Amino acid sequence: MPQHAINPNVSVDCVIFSFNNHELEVLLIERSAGNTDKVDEIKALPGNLIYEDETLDCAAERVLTELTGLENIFLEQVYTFGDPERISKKHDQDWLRSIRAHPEARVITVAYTSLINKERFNLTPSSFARNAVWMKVKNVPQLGFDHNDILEKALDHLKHKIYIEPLGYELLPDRFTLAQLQKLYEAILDDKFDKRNFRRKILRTSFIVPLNEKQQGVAHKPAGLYRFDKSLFHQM
Amino acid sequence: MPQHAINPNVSVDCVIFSFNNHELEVLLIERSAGNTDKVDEIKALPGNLIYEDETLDCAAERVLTELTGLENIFLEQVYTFGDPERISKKHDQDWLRSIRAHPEARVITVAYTSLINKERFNLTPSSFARNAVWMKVKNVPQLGFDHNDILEKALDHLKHKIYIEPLGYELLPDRFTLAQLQKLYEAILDDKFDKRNFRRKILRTSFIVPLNEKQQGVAHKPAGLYRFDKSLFHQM
DNA sequence: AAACTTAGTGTAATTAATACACATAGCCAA
DNA sequence: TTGGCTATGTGTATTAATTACACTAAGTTT
Repeated sequence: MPQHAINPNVSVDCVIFSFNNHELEVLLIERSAGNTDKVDEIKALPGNLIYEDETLDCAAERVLTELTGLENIFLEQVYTFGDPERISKKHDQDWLRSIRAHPEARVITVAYTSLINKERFNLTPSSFARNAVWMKVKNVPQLGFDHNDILEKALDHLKHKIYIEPLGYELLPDRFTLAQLQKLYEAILDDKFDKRNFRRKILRTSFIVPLNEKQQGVAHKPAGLYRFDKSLFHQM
Repeated sequence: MPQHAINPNVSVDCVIFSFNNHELEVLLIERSAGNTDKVDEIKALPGNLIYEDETLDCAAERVLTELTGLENIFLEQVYTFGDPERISKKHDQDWLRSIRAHPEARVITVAYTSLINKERFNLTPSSFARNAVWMKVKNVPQLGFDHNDILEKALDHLKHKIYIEPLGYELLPDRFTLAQLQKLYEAILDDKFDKRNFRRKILRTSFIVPLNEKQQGVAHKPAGLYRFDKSLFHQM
């Protein structure tokens, strides 16, 4: 078996979320329909076939890096999609013919997800990604393959997860206000909370610790800044 | 492509739980090491390669039926295992050579799980399952492949799920006592609860409804019987 | 009739969840 | 410099959920 032989039947797709202080965003790549003149851009999640000699986790990390330039992202498996028809729509096949040795092969895909603060990373798309873009989750158009379903599942995963772990310290700046944190929870859970009750609940945890600093240069009473204390969290 | 062509790279494995009134049990099949004389029985989860033209969900249901005779079991996807070395241990390879066209092919496997009341189903093992047996989860020996990891993950899945859904109405008789229900929760969560607090919490839900019947022929005060009311549950 | 076994029950104390309104700090514009 | 703007920050009362804890009752067995 040659090194880095490709497994034609298994791919990984990555659903990377970020937060712009108001809404959740997701990272998409732009592909162009392979065999047409018109630049028929269809967006998709970053994903590709795995190599025979790598784990699924490694494949996800590699593929994400190859397509978007994001490195050292901690990815978590979400779900596996295996409808035999999932890649056989005409415009998906057109595009696959331009990049794959066996575009018609049955491909099941393992979805991975992560949360990142997009300010901390540069996008440098390459391989078959013409471009990599952040899109508001609420504005995501029809994607290639079954990627809308995959996105949906990753969102569900995220909603469940936020009940268990204090997510979103990945998504926020190191120093953040409680209003920012509340907006993030509201964006993920697609809900609204009472400010006083939210603050009480957050501060009860005691791993969100106040810094003795305030926001600067805002046209209103400046908010106090807080940080997430990882060691306090893990010793719970 | 021939009908029912096998996809050599993707399998499904099923983790089927039942409950014997004291402990959780899991359904295993027995295989014999293919190329040796001694009947070297290794147990494994029921699982096999998928067909090219079926969904993963259908593959799981089909494979379960083929190996154990269980039909119409509602299976739920848990996790996908894809270590390149997961089937390459010697005794696993020995066995695969006896049943597979390409025993050395890289196989990733999608794990499914379900809960059933074993009293309601007959096991009729066939295909390469010499036998199908229920084993107490706590007594499960070293299994073939990475099946101990898969079982572990399915157990985690179950523990999370019981917080969300009132599981285990699958696992109990139609009419059950609150003590049976409590034992089931204790078995799944590997914990002990206070009887009064447990009863209060269960009865608060109001879809566990009392029948006006009591246990018969037990050598102590007979317990009242209850049933799970699906329609009351779903209208919540 | 006494012994055995599991069923069934109540209360008090603590903690969490919910609903709700107003004074305050800093900036900006008139 | 004053008044207006905007988002911050705070407390209380009510209700619901959680926890801890011990004895009597019903039926069977000996």
